[in-house]
Amino acid sequence: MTDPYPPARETSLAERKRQLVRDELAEAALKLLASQGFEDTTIDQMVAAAGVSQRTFFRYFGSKEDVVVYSLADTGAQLCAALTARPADEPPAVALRAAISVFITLCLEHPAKSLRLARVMLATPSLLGRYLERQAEWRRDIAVELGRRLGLDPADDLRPELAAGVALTAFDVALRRWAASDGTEDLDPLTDQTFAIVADTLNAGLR
Amino acid sequence: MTDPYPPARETSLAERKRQLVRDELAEAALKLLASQGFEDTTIDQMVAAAGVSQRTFFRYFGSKEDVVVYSLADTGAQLCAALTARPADEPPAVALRAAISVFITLCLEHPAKSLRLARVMLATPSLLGRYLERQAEWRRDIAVELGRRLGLDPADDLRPELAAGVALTAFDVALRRWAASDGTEDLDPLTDQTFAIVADTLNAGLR
DNA sequence: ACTCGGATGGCAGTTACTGTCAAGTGTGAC
DNA sequence: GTCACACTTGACAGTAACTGCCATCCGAGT
Repeated sequence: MTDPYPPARETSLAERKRQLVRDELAEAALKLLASQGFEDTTIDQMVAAAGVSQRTFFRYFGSKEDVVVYSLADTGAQLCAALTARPADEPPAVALRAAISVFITLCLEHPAKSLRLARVMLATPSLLGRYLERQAEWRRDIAVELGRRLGLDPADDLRPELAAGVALTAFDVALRRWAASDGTEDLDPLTDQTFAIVADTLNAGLR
Repeated sequence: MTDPYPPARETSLAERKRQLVRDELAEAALKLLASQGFEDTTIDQMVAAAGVSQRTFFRYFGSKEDVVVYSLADTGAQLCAALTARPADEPPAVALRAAISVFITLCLEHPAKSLRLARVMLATPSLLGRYLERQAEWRRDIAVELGRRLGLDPADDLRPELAAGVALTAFDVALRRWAASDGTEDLDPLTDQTFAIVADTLNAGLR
């Protein structure tokens, strides 16, 4: 089996060319998806729009869903990095909220695009599944980082995993509300609200 | 498109026959899955084991994944019913824990089978996605019921959805730990632990 | 016995995905 | 300049998941 995600070791010319094709493919796909919906868009349509063969598509993305969740690919690492960057003595709730904030900021650089993406993802069962899988990965990653900063082993102690899960739940509830409101409400304040509600759990017992 | 899940209105002979085929199919599939894994098991193998045609399989299950998550089909309704059955003045944390308990009890009627199922589900990406989708449905359902018993509208107030999400996260963390421990640890005490940690959030602000 | 609704099987067709091979392209060695 | 090599691509064939359609069959009611 060919690995559809070869690690980008260096930014050679070849690597940048690859990235170009990948982006082109993702953009063409997203454009089609927005108008036709995910299930009614075939891979043949996507590759025709991008001007490559179907075989090439599958050299860049492991599946039809992957081209959509592509933008979430390294979010787990980003969340961890953001969490690591927070001061070590910061309460978990604050650090977690700040880490999520990084993602939200990133997401709000292209608000219309992000909103459209979120709506498609939450509305399409197979994409929702992929998104939730990703979220589960983030949870594991965050739990590890949280364990490190608190001196707890996630394999022993349930609290890091639980705190990560609760934080992501808070984020998810806010995200869904945001998508459901069609952008009427703002994501950041919504996330503030949800985090305020669960803040006690995130802090309690962890310090 | 034919609905693969026609509602069982009455228990006629025909209906019971249908149920028989469905169970036969599910059991044959599970047996194969346990030995070969999900991805390496084809539908042709499943239907051969059950003695029906492939076309019939898809009259009972909407997809290959559905035959696995079949056992979780009405869990959402069960959770709601269990929650509704709890006294109205019970604190949310207690009521939610009790509702989950119903599911756990059901799950522990066939411990070995359940454990095997859980492990396959958590280990197979596409199945994990389906399971998480289901969990998201449960969250919505529970939020509605929680809203009803607290006199809050989940469309207005974020807290019911959040509480449901936190409760399910607690359950999920316990379930994964249970599956990872290979049944060494017991699911019920693990769930007690996780719920104890998040109990404050579940109660705070909701009463 | 007749009929009629529902369950089934077979078959063809679409779509997602994969392995393989041959051809094209750019890069570096000489 | 050219040869060699790594890398990318496209074409093709093949598998597996699913769907629509139709012919058949079987049990229930009249």
